[in-house]
Amino acid sequence: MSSHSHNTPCELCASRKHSLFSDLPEQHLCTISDHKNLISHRKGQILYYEGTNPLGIFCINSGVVKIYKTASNGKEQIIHLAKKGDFLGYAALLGEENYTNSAMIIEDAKICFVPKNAFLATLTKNTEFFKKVTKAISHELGEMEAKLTDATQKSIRERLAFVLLQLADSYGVEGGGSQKIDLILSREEIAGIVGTATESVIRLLSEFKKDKLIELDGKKIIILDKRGLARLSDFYA
Amino acid sequence: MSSHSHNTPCELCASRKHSLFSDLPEQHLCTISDHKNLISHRKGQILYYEGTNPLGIFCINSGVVKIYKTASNGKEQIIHLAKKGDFLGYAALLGEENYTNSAMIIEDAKICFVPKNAFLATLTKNTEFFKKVTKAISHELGEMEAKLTDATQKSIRERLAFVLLQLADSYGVEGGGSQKIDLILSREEIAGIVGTATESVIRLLSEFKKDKLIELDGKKIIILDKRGLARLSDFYA
DNA sequence: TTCAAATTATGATTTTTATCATGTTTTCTC
DNA sequence: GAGAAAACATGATAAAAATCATAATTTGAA
Repeated sequence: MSSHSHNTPCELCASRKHSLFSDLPEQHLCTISDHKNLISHRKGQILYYEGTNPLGIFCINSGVVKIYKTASNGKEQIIHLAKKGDFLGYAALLGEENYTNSAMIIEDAKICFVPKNAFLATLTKNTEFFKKVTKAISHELGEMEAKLTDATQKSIRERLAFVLLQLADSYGVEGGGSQKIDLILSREEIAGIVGTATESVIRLLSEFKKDKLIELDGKKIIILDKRGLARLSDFYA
Repeated sequence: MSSHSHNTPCELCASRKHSLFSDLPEQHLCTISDHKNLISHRKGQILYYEGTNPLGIFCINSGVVKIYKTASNGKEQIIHLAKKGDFLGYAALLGEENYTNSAMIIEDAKICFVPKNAFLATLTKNTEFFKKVTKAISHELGEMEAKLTDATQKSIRERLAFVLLQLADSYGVEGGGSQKIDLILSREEIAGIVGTATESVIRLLSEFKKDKLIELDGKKIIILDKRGLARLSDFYA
């Protein structure tokens, strides 16, 4: 925790451009930068646990983090996958409550930790920034409403097709007319995103493969027929 | 829209005590009060539709409002039931996007409308108030995560039992050792809260009744065995 | 490199839930 | 207060999805 280990100042951070810090004035950015701490995390490590007290926020510099809740049956519901430029934990901080979810690294990551006080002080001093953060939370709320509605009103097949399209949007890399989802997820994790049993995901992926909608390249999924998946994902086919 | 029709000033409003306006200093409360407009609504009326542009926020003085999303299959997913003291529409305003849900009156209501500018101006001038609003949104986000997890990982029976307990908490009136849910909801609306088919709700309510967990008084539900419902609502019975 | 453990895969079965059908009751409107 | 419409109820059936079982494959650690 040496004060020399802060590494790259926020001013020079490449992932900042896509983050909530993108247009924070230099003076405030310095406050953040002076207090932050960059930490490297390996796949499988826990960033924080549901029910614990948030001490600051996390800003992802690289890597991927799954945000999930553990249900009473022991299964994980993945709320969200966070990547470069995303902030974590600010809702718990601003809600003044313990974490409502847990966060685990699923692709090796470098993540800055900004202590509570530095973050809150910046919010208070800069209303524009505060508005931006609140805007982000509000947007997330709308997305959760949509997820809930999908969860109760759509079939597993529809939801899986939709999840694949979303993953392609966020993690897709182009190649030969198709798009590869450049992220390693276990079938169990995909099930956690969709909200279903692992076997159901395995079965449906096999079906999608047979129907030439997708193809598998090791653990990675290649989207062959985006339009087909889109049709499958919606009731109005 | 006469400027004399604002009715009770916020300073004297009884439902304010339980709302986000509860400890707003008088000067700011006056700004709100001067611009608000109290409107009476009858059951069935729409307050706003998903996809439209928010022009202000709503503050419920009395009555009950259902906040819902219409799924692509035409069914309603009820996100939340709002009552006295609750605010509506601030997430869309702060998210700077159109409404992500619709709002319909389900019990005759008196609702104040506060125009966008008056509300935003107050937020900007009063950081404490801004923090309070943000805290509320953050809390809602955590609740939505829990709802999503329940929706994907619990059975309809468990969810219905849980919904009944929640309704009893919010709308319950004591009487003879039991608690009556003092709110008229159609079976279809209960299905919309739980996220299931209407027939499933009807069947399960019959079952609960047979098992002496509940009793019906016209359209209203009486909770006979809270502990029994709690046991049913959880996997760890 | 080998072996154990974890993950993926697939089939069989059961459970859950939705849908369809039909009848009854309640509510609303004229 | 009669008639129509909506809501409620229940049975039968079908569809969807979970669970259980077992095997193949992959992965990781010694």
